[in-house]
Amino acid sequence: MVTTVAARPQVVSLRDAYPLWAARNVRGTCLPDGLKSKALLELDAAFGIPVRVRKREFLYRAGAPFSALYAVRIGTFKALRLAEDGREQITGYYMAGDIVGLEGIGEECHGCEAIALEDSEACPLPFAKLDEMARREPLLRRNLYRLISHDLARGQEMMLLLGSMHAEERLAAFLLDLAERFRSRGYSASEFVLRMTREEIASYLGLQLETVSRVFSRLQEEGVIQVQGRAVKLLDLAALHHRVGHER
Amino acid sequence: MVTTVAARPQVVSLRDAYPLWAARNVRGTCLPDGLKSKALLELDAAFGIPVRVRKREFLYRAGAPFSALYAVRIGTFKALRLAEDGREQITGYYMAGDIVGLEGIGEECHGCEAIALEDSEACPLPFAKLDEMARREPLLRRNLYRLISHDLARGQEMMLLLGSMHAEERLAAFLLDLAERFRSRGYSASEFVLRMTREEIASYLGLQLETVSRVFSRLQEEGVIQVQGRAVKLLDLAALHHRVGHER
DNA sequence: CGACTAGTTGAGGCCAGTCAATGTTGGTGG
DNA sequence: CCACCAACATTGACTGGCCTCAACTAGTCG
Repeated sequence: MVTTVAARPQVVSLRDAYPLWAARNVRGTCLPDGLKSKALLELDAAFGIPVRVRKREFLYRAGAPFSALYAVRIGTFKALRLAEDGREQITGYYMAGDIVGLEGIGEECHGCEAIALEDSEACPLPFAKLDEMARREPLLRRNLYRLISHDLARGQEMMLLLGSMHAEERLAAFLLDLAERFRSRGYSASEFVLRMTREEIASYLGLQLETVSRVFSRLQEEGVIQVQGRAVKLLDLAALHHRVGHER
Repeated sequence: MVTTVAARPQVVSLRDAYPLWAARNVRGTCLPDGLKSKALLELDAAFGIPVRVRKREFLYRAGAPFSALYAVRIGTFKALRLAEDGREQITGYYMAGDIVGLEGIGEECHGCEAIALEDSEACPLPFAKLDEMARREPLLRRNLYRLISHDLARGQEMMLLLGSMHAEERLAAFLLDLAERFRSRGYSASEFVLRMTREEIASYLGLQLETVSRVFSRLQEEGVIQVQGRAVKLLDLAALHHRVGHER
């Protein structure tokens, strides 16, 4: 369930919604990239009051009517896709600055659900408003397209990973992806704390949690990484890259 | 390589580009859906001269500059994603009426490549033109969003399939998806000819070609389907659905 | 006809899943 | 503050589904 924050006095500012948005320019997937200050302010104003979502609670549920995207402000979310038989697959992992909910544009309702991995906050961005602004502002429209194609490409990358990689390769790719995302946000790329449990990592990578645990241990034995629960240190990036790129 | 058809005298008509577009309304993912005749004609005119692509040739290659989407007119295409090490994964399968290339919008170049599975034709739709028209015509914009979210959702469905289904479930899901797509185009849903080789099906489903072959044989032994090379007859839809929905 | 591609089937091995036991961490309440 | 419990994580033993290698058949095309 979405838990709305008790009405806040301050206006939501863009910097609040995108705590590190400048850093994200690197990846080129950020809505405000390159906008003139007028459009920037307008986009800023379009964001709704931030929504606080506690750990394990829903930002939105599958099948809930779609009306807005969400910009992650604080914390992390996972996107979950459900099968009729109750099976589920984590299809996305979002951290501060990411946009959640794109799979709903053009649909009546959300196709998957978003759940907070820790106490988090996200700013709703009513899609009707974004659409209208994008209609008038070519650069914003272009950024929206970027966002979309980035998500599409990510889906294809995951298909490649799930369809053709071994457990060790999958985990190495996962760690390198995380490293890159932390790096682009200005955090350490080689030392970070996982927000997902082993089970969630396993679901994301199409494995069992025991396998994830075993591969972590093996990579540690081999001196490639150092793991202590959720604290991870990447010791040998070259070795990790090597594991992703080459089938044995 | 893209092989351009010797200039055709006739104007490309929408009906040509979308041979069965009316039927596709069912799925609600068709660009011209619901457009007034004026916008319809304009969209019609935006399509370029159809491109003929022979079996095994490229409609576009990975890394080629992105400028247009393609509406499949005749035949079928597969979308292929490449890893640095040469591994590849089929990420999409497109038949007449489908739109190929969405992963390129907002990017400089295509993220994957499209290859014809048989002698085929596709109509280029310059994205700049589509974008400009969508800017002016809300309904077209909405249809574009639909197209996109449909692709995003399909990606997530594939992640679910690749991440959590067994070989038999994957193949059953694949056959049911094909059946639905043939049905929505007015063809028989229970009897059709595959355009993909066993190897291509295997790549799409994250399996080995021998496994695909074996599962086909097993499903035939069990009386669920009938296979003769690429000719497939679905005998027991309920059994197929049952196999997808329930982990054993 | 030979060369080639596509598909089927068998034998065997291995990676990852499954089941189970144990250790560790973190939050909660007495 | 510590005891307790639940959630999370690790590790071992075993199993089995899928991969790998290989042989063979059928169909196609120059």
